[in-house]
Amino acid sequence: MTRRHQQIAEELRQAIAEGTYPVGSALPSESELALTHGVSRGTLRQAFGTLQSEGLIGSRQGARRVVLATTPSQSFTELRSFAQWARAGGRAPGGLVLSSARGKATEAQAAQLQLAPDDEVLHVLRVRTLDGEPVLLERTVYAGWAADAVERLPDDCESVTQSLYEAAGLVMCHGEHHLDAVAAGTTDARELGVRRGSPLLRVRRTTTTADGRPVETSDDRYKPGSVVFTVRNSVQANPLVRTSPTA
Amino acid sequence: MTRRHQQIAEELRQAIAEGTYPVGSALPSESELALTHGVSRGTLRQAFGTLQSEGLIGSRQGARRVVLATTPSQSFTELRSFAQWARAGGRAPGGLVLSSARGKATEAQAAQLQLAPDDEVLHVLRVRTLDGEPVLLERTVYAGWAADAVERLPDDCESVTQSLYEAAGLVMCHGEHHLDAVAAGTTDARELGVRRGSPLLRVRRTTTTADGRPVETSDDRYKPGSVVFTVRNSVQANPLVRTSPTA
DNA sequence: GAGTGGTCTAGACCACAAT
DNA sequence: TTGTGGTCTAGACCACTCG
Repeated sequence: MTRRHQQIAEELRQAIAEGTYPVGSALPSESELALTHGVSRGTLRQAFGTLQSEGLIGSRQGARRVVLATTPSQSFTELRSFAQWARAGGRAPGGLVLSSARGKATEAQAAQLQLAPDDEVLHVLRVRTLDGEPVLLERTVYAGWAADAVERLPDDCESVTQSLYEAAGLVMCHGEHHLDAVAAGTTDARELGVRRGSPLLRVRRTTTTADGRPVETSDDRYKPGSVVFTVRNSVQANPLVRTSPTA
Repeated sequence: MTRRHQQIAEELRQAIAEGTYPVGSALPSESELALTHGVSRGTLRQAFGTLQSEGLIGSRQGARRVVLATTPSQSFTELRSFAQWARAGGRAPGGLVLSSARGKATEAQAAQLQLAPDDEVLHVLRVRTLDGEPVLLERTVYAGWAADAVERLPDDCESVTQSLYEAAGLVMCHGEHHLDAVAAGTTDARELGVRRGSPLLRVRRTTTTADGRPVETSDDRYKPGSVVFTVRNSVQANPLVRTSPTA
């Protein structure tokens, strides 16, 4: 059963994509759409909220909502596994474990994974491919309590996140990502097929379960050109003028 | 006048920061907090929604909300100008225009700025500093209709976004950002004080007004080490299992 | 001043989690 | 079974935009 507000959001999304409401134009008012869809204003606002968080529409008090874009910004605001993300873009994800070893957590790792110092962790080096081409090298550290499930996965596992859910009921739910750029090291260069010292996009991330328990922390390095991260955002309620008198 | 739901969100934010609700613990239920704050459940949910979008708490139907982090994720989900962002981190922003010239828009630029081909645009090359150290080189293209206001700004303008608002009423409201990594070119190397070919984080962005009209499109290159972008996100309503039967 | 979105209420029912 | 969050309703008032 799909929720009513989701249906309405999808209808509006399509109408925007089809050009019924071109970029820059105003949408019908809340009360108008609530009437035509036979739904209360609250439900309609919920649908609008979804579209707003996708960056499709913008709003200001007193004025009608405005179309900002025709396609939802994907990728980031919604956490996606590499495999899901690849398939959403119509590309075939692949992967291969290069090495896997148990060891002790460093102090920093223990802190990030909320473990006691010297707790056991599992280090995995994994290359990920898109349509057969290597695009991403992952250095992942799994918390010890998740290590068994990870080790049982096949080396060429296509979707780690999906498999961990199916095999161990592990749901990776929240994530924190830090992005910067680094020069490719020897291993990076060899596995990704680039020159040593060439630029890579680095994403350091920590993933947690629904109740906030960290499962893994990872250093992911992307070959440029193959992958671009996109974020769409807005000044939410407060226009610039309100943020501070002099800032 | 601050809204009730904002006050409650702020109270909860502080309680979380102070450790009243440690990471991983469950928060009181909606109805409970609604009672103690003397407010309806809807208002309380609005406050919770804010905290959720800041990545502080997570929720699943049927279970109590859970604390995921103690500090709100800044920077990205909320659009911020360089100057605002710098001040929020307690650092002093600076800037200097290196060159500024009018010209015709390329086809790609015209499309991105929603201009007619051959419309006039303003190219600005600007270096940005943090505590005096250059960290960012901006190559910005402004739509012709905004060019006059931009040219009237002082060369060492500290906050372009703020000044454009004050001088011309221009409010940059929405933005789309594409992130990848590139090697530093000759100009990048000279202005940022790095070696040619060393890795830079590139952010290509387009900024628009409240009604979706593009003001500028820019190629920004960040010196690594000085700046890290952070994104915190969640699988929203649908847990992994729901996304697709086989994906 | 009319219309719009933002806020808030007080109720209801449902799907799901915990026990 | 009980309690929780997710959905939805039908109203109300306010702050704001716009003609």
